[in-house]
Amino acid sequence: MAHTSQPVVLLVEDEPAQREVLAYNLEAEGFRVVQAANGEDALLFVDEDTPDIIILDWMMPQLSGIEVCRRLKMRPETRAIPIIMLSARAEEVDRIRGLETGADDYVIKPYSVLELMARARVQLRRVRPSSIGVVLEWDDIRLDPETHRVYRGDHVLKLGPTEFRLLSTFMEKPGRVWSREQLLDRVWGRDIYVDSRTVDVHIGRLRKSLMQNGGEDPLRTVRGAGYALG
Amino acid sequence: MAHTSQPVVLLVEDEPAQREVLAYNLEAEGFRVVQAANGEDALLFVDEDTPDIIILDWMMPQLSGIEVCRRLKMRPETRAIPIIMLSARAEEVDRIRGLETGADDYVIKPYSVLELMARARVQLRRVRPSSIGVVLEWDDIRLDPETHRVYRGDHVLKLGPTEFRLLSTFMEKPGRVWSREQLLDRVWGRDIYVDSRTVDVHIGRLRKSLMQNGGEDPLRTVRGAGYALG
DNA sequence: TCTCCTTGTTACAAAATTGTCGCATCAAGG
DNA sequence: CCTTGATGCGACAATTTTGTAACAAGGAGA
Repeated sequence: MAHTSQPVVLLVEDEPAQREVLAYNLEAEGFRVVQAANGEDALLFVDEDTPDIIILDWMMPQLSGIEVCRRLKMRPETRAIPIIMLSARAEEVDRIRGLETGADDYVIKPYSVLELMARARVQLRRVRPSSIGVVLEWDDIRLDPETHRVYRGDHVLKLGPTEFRLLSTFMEKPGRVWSREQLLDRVWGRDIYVDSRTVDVHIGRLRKSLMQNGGEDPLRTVRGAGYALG
Repeated sequence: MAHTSQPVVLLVEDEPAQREVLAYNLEAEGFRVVQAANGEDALLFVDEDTPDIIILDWMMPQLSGIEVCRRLKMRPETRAIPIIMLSARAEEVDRIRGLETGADDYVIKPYSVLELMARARVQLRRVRPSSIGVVLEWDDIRLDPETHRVYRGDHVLKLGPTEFRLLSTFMEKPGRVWSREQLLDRVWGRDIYVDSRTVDVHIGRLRKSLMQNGGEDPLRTVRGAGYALG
């Protein structure tokens, strides 16, 4: 899963031992894991880290998983984040209540870690197509994360690694404007110190690569703000 | 948070040390911070600076936080501003009294700065849709903060950065009259020294941009007061 | 070790944006 | 109708932002 930027999972579980196990496995699976020990932290971290998916324990002191889920599904800006609920109760009743709050999937304890990982991958696929090998397309540009290939029309484009990651980022949300800082975060990684002008240079390189067989420049410079695709 | 104009937070806290710490963190978070050391100043600054959110210490000499809150929530024009209360007392009673005065959220001292920041962000989201990518619309004008695009009817308008921030501000509260000073604060940022006439010029430029494909002038000049959308 | 490729930085040019002036117009009160 | 302060607007120079070529350093593979 080195192609594109790392997907983030928010793991909410009050029992430290269980949390550790899951975190370990999720990391091995390629996720960046943000851990929360209770519901309140969870709600805060959602805003902080904008995770791609959330794994949420049902039973927690104070703010229960079900309540956290309900609240997240009420807010428009968090509604789209897939939530996988972990529950100790197998009763159908609970199952249904859980789904009514909007959880996207359901795993009953004791669960198989492999199964949970599989379900996590399924949910991730919904929100971050490129992270699992779905071909991204925009206009006449096609990017295949699996083979690491980029096509424009019939031509195969030759991109450097950084150009590839840049383009992946743009193609995940066509039209969205990314600031230089956001791109540095996402493409270069956090806590890397590079000059923000470096982004410009790589944008230039990406542009040249995208136009190497003729064709319009698909990248848009937004003065004072950053860059966008389309 | 670079796209649109800077959100303003009014920070009311009588203890200078605490105020400084919070101000520093809020600024790091992207807020413009207006500081008040007591309740009376707070009430003045609300009218002066029209903050997006208010962080209000409970315990203050003379005019207490709770009283400030009550008064603000009584006035229709300030009722909508979210208030986060800071309290040293953890008792549920106080909590409830606080909420009854209309406070929108609550943090108990000693609080985690991160938590407070997160809560501030949550409140901000409620009042400044553009800060989270909700498309703003008014009449036939559409402004998309995420793609940084502005449409009028079918046409895509070309705006400069300042024009974009100006229009964002207007579209957040259609109809509201903004004084030149308020616009300077909000669009240019504080401690920037520019002539207040500069606003006129940019308004003019924004007008031209908005009418570049024909169409009425949606901006209204309010003589002696400022400008408004619609 | 020697290439070839990629990367980050810098310097400079080109382009867009900005703030201010000066003067024409306008609106409202007398 | 006239006065007066406020506003609109074209022009312009200064500043800021962006594009890009050049270059040196690092790394992978032969």
